[in-house]
Amino acid sequence: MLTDEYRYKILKELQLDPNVSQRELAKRLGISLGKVNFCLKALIEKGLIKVENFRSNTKKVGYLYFLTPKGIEVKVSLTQKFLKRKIEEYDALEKEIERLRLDVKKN
Amino acid sequence: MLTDEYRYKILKELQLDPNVSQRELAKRLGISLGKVNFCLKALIEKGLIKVENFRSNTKKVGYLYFLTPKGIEVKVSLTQKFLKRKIEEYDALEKEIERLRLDVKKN
DNA sequence: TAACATCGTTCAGCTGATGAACGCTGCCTC
DNA sequence: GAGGCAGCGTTCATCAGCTGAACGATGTTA
Repeated sequence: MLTDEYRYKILKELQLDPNVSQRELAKRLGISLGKVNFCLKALIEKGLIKVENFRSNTKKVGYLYFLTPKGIEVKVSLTQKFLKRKIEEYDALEKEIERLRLDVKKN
Repeated sequence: MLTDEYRYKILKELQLDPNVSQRELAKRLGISLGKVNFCLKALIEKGLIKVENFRSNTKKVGYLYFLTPKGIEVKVSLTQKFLKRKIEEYDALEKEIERLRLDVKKN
């Protein structure tokens, strides 16, 4: 359930904005609240994320999900992995579009 | 169930090789036999694919799934759509990796 | 004829995603 | 205070859709 894809996306989003609710995160990633909750727990258990209860000026209560050093490290490697994968897909598509243009010519 | 992604992939595969069993197609696309069957039926019903019973030299029976003109047309538009999407993903990843390198520098 | 291979088709079973509902906490307004 | 409200994480009954074993049909082989 916690795939590399969402491991990456969640780490990326939290790095950008540690102060984000699970609901908001779900909306941004286009997945359900339940899934976000599950994935966050898994990331926490693996030590990639740390949660802190946080209240500014003794006002509103809030949660902070920030990446641990290990989390940052994993995110770097995931990003490189993703970049490589996307470049491969892109190259494949270049060839595909070339082939397609031939087909279009034929028709 | 029949998403653009598999509409595209199936049309692509059949254009390359119309003489392919549903089992083989499932293996190539990494999906189940049942899903291939469902998707093929949908593509046939929409007039993108035509099936022909085919026997060479009165020997082995076989099926041919070939694209109709409409199928070819749809496949062209799907490929362009996909290329555009992948290029966007690629651009986004370029920016992402740039940002990542900054982060790495910081650590 | 019988055994076998391979085809498309079916559907009971399973996996995993969903989001309404819940308890909790802090902030108002009276 | 008390009561209402807003927003948080958490839970889990429900559901969508994917899976592949099993089946009938057909052609091939021994």
